[in-house]
Amino acid sequence: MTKPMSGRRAQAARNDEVILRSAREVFLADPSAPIAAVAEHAGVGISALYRRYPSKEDLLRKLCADGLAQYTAVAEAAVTDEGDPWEVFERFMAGIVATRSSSLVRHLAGMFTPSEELYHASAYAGTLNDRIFERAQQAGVIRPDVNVNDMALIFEMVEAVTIGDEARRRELRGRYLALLLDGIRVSSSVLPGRAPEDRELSSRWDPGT
Amino acid sequence: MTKPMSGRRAQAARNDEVILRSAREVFLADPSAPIAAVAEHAGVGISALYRRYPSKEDLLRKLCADGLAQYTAVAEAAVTDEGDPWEVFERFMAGIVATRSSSLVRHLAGMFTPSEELYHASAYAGTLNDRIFERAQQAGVIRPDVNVNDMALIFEMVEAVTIGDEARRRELRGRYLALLLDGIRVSSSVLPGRAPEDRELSSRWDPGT
DNA sequence: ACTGTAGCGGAACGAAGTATTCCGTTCAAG
DNA sequence: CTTGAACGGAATACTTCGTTCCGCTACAGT
Repeated sequence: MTKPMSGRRAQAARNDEVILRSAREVFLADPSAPIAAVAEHAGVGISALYRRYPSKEDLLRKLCADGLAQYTAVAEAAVTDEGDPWEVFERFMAGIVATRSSSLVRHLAGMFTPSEELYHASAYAGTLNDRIFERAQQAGVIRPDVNVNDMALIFEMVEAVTIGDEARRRELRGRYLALLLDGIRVSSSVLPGRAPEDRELSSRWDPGT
Repeated sequence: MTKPMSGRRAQAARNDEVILRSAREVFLADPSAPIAAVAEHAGVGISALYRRYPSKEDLLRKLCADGLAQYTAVAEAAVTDEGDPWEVFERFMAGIVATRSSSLVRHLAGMFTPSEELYHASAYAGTLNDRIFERAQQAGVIRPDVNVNDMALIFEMVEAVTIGDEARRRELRGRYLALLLDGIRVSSSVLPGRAPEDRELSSRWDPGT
């Protein structure tokens, strides 16, 4: 797009981005997609990928780390925000759903041997979650029988909406997030079942597929 | 279970059931599971499967048809039930989630060339859906800005809860169905986005993976 | 201008997985 | 006994994928 587009170096730098964006999109659509699909989507050859990442696993790790960073960025903004407790919470939830970072991380986790960094990043994101949720619940804008860990499952449910093209999905995810958030405010009933425990959520990072 | 369990014939008849149950369980856990996984889960050889079904596709078709029948049975019970509108609706939703028939049908649809019967069974289930939903909404126990087709997506979301073993999942699915149902009663907000259309839902039966 | 090489496209390779077939075995029924 | 329905599971014939390899091109540094 810009002037300094000529030159092999510039082309390569641009490919860095294209490849990462493509990988994100492809693996978001199908976490077990072949690496060739990423190359095709990016409009480059396979070797362009292998020049940058020693293996598929490394690419996935990078993608997962980026997703976690994105999640953290949205969460930090919510922690900082001192506006109306409900609105901050709502914005946070909508933000995470919009970035799809939760989906990316969850689907990719467990597909590679987790690095130390990722483990810490994940723990940090957890503390941010706690603070955001705590503030909202203390303020009384969230029913008392939901738990921080319910948030993860709510993301999981909203992300399970896979109908139509990407634009339509965004629209529908917004719709059902709103529905869930309405359910999260009222206290017309008492939720059955124990909320998810930390251990249950963290087991996502285990070896399995 | 019964006395006449000896004899090759009886053994075979029992296998019919074991195989079908196993197939249901295995494909529910992983719709793209290999046929060998079903045989292993059932504790039989592969030829025991091929003796009954000419191909994997036939088995999937049968499974899908059974799932639809199960769905229809629950729905018919709800249509017949003239009790409290909200309770009938609630029982219906919980019933579908408990049988997992919606999940089975949705994951299996599109993995085989659909037969005429299935098409009709599906259409019939749709009309039952309409009647159940209509009654609840007419009675005013469901907010006016939700649509029949939202039900399908609600099932989809609840079924996306995949944590822990089967018992734990049942528990959590009940929890989140309750949360969604709480959201479906109140009218504290107006849901954003258009509700799903018929066409969007029926495209599940298309060729794709 | 010249040339070494970074960067790349894509065919080739080998390992893994899978639907289906095939063959030898078993055992109850006649 | 004998026979064949029912079966276990190895063998077959593909397909799919991650990764490597082999040339080719065009820029960077001289």
